[in-house]
Amino acid sequence: MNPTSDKTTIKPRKTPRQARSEATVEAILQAAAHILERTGFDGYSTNAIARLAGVSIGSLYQYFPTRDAITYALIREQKENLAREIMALEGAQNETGALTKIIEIAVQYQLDRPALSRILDLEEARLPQEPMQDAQSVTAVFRHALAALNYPTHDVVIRDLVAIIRGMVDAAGQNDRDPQDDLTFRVEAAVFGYLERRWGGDTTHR
Amino acid sequence: MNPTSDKTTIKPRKTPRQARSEATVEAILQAAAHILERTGFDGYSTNAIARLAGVSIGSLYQYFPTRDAITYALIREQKENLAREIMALEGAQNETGALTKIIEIAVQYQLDRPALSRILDLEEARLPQEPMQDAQSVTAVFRHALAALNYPTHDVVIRDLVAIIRGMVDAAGQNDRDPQDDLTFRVEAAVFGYLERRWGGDTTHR
DNA sequence: GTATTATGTGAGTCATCACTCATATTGTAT
DNA sequence: ATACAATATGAGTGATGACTCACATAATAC
Repeated sequence: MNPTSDKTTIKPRKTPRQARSEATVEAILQAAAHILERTGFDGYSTNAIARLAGVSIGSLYQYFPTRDAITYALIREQKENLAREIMALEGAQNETGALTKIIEIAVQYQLDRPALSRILDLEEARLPQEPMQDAQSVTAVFRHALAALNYPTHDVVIRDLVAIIRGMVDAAGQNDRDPQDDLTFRVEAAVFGYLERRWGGDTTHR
Repeated sequence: MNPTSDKTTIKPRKTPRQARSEATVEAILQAAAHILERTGFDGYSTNAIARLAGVSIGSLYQYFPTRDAITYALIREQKENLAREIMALEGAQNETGALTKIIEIAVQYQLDRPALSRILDLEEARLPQEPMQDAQSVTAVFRHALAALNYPTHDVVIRDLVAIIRGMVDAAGQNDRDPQDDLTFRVEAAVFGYLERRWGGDTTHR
């Protein structure tokens, strides 16, 4: 009679892992990314995701309590990947510092799967902010890079820079007539231009 | 028997205007904007729009063949308003030229109804591009302003600037901790920083 | 007046979709 | 081998919501 040892224990959807379950979760995430990338928000239904993943809807709901949970997972994955790649290149420091690296990697990441990155950015903007502690990590990376160049590290500055990079990169990803080979250069112009114009340009010019 | 003079001629939804119909259309658009602004995409249903507008769904579908058509109309309206406001201030030219005006007005526009502008930008990004000839007008305004400052007027430059402005302004509108009083200044830094860094800063410095 | 057209109505249709649950299969412990 | 838990299944449920259509009312024509 007690809730845990009921005859047929109804598993409230959790995220346990044991063996093939990881493969299932992975398949679901990949399928979801694929649908979002190809057809956008149309057809982005839990049933379609499960079908493409080769998994039953039941299984899907064992690991994701909500369709939005899948989207959130994709967004988190994207952020973590980006942060990880940036961290990995901490060693290679040149004169313009880590900020250049961040821009390069962000642009590269975007060019890899433009449609997917873009729509995930859109979804992130549309969905209610989840209390993401990993969003901190992106901020931290920026703060570190700015400090290395003797620039202020206010939240406002960081938000501005993120907004600039995202805006430009998403816009370029959408437009196929965009000469993406110099996208890195253009984003750098905006970012460093913004910084120099506000706090003097003697750091980078020399 | 011929299709046009059938007994009860089924009006394929058009957009005619005659007297009160304009009021109806206006009410629908206002209601739609209101819902988008307040509750976002949730509750943004044709039935809800009609109810709030004080109009029957039938009437709604007389003037808008699709729910997306309403959204498109709102987007177009927003763009037209912005373009019109900018045009209106053509006379007042100072040293930094029309570009400053554009930024000021864009920021002001955003601060007026932040949630609405933002969600319309999001919708525009999500919906398939409609063949808008008025989108040209925005481009034209930018081209003119850039030419006045002896900067290049490539499409790529314009797209970059639009992306920068939109990105920053939408981000600021979302975050209520943003000190929006200096938003104009920050956007100017990014825009002019970008331009100066790419094509020399002797135009504005003097 | 009356005919004709524009405009308005809203109950009803039909499809989609997120999510459930009773049951089956597979792994693992002992 | 047998028990127990983890994982998988998919037909079914309920709600939502875009859109239709047969009809009512208001304006305009003549």
